[in-house]
Amino acid sequence: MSEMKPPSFVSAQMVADRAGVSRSAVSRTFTDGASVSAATRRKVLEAADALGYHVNHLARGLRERSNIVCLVVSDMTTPIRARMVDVLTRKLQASGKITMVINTGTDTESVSAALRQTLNYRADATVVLSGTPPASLIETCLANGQQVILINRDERLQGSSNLGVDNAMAGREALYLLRRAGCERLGLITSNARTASLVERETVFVEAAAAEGVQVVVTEAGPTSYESGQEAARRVFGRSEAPDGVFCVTDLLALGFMDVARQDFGLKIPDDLCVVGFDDIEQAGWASYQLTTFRQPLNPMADEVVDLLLQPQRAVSERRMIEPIPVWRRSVRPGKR
Amino acid sequence: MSEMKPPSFVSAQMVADRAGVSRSAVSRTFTDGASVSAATRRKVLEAADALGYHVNHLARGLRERSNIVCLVVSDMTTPIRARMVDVLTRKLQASGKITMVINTGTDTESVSAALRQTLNYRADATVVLSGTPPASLIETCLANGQQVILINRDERLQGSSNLGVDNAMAGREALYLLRRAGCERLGLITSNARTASLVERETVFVEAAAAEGVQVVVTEAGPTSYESGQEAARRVFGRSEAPDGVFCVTDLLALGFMDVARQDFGLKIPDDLCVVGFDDIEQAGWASYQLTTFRQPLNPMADEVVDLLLQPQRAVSERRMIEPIPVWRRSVRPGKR
DNA sequence: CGAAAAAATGCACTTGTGTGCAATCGCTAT
DNA sequence: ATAGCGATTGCACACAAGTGCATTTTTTCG
Repeated sequence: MSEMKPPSFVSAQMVADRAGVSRSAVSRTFTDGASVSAATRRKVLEAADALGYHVNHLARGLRERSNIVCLVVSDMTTPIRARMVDVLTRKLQASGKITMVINTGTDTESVSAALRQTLNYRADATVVLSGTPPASLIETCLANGQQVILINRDERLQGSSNLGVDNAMAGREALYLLRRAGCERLGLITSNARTASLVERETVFVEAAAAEGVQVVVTEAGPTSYESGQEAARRVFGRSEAPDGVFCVTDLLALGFMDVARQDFGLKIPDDLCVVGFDDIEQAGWASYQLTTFRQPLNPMADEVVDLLLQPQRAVSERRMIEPIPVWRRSVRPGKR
Repeated sequence: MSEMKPPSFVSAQMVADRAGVSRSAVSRTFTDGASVSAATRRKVLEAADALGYHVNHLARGLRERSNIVCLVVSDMTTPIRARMVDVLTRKLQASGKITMVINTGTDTESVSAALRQTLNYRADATVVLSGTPPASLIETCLANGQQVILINRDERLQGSSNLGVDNAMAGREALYLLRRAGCERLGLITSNARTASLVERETVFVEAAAAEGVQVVVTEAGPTSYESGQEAARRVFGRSEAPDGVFCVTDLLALGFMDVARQDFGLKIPDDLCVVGFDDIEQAGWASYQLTTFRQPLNPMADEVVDLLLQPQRAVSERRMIEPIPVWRRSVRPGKR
């Protein structure tokens, strides 16, 4: 009867025993810059290979930095969020960090729970992509020596690093594009999420229009989604005075809006209606939409995050603003002025 | 001059000191079912709260299970992948696990590196969503007592659990739908990824057609993407004999294909051309597409994964197959027979 | 060849936790 | 009052690593 040894992780001690050296030697073999003779190193590596040894990063993280970064995110299926997570995980990985994803609802409670997990796993840093963490918890993170990086959220908490795109610029530029296309009756489509970013795009657009003496009809639909864009379009074109130019604070809203405008109300884009979005998700470039929008420069943003992580001293209360990049497609008439 | 104490994590010892009890008492307070008097528990909780203490799960993971699950995934921006990651992270979290995401290229080398990370962090389990890990490494994972769950990949490695949708069923059903719609000249659009899943959908479709005496023109474009779908359409309709019914092995391919078919070749869907996809990504339901497709039942799949994790003994070499759900929309004519 | 310098090695301690075991505490029943 | 008993509590060890320091071992150079 063959006795089954329960499989389990192999430790440095086992490797040491097999190689006939001390455990220190094993540790040193896997530590850069430590002093080991070529002969021992070879013996150790051989034994490690034979046993299938892998350094336990958890134990390593007990003494020094854990190299774990927590990514707090909600609404991961949204194309823009998915891309952010993709880019961030790749870049973090490339710089030797490992990413723990914490998927939260947007409610404060679930974000709090997430942040606590972050602390439980001794993450070196927490990157918040969405959801609004309570200030007190952020302070706890900071007090524990954790770095906190908030992306596209405007709560400016003492000690955290903030990073975001220039929403004001997009709001102004969107107005400029629509006015240059000759739009007279402007609309703005937003969601009920009321994120700082969304609100800023909205208010800047509306105020810039007011400065030119143009009124903007603001329509607020449900959550930030394709369906909300559809619903907004139904409401907007059900009214008497329909707009001939709209700024949707998000591409998803814009795409839903366009589909209903064209299919249910027979409008031609950009002839009867000009549309500007924000984010530049893949679908915005699809042949059916060709949406003019603003690209969130994800790669530079991720680079910035990695940079902040590698130079923690730079990070304190810094606020970096990145310019979104206008992407001209065909949902806005080329300017006539 | 106020002296700055370098912020760092607070340990159980500090809490013990402040509460005037032993460190064991602190540990027991945070361990279910351990014996602590109400009085001590209160003192400990008070001190813990005041200091901002959080149990170090890394250290806890030294002794027992780490509760870490590694998710190996590539191509995370693909809508279907993004949804999978979303659903999985949420369900894992709900069952007390924490997810480490490892974002790989599809090349063997980067997948190997990813798997090794998995071992470094003592993950209880590894879930592979995409990318093909070499068998030897999987064996290493298993030898270390790790659970390995492969989703939608057909390498059947001894000791790993496999989980996937029934591709054959989709292939047969797709043919049935197109034939019922009266399509005579069939096409199949696939990518150069040659994943087991994609290949199976393809071969079953082609063989089922052959059994009915119908020839299928297979077109293989680049990677599995919208753009490849476009390219495929240009090639297909550039030829003399154009199909009137196609099965695209992926929704993304289907959407690109539809856009070019309609806009560049003026085809009406479903009048001139019927299209069937696979995955049921959100965009398939958008008004511009209304694609008939097969839904990957992500929630049941994720439930199954969690189930396997919670009952490891069940997991050995099990292969669970889940039925995709046909979603009838408007890209296929309703049957006339 | 021998002394000094350099390199390699091992011991023991550190990190933060959970837990077996023995000692102690508090309470009840005789 | 005291034995008996169960509920607490603390000590010490285990887990898997890295590292300062002292101790070999090896190399170098006179």
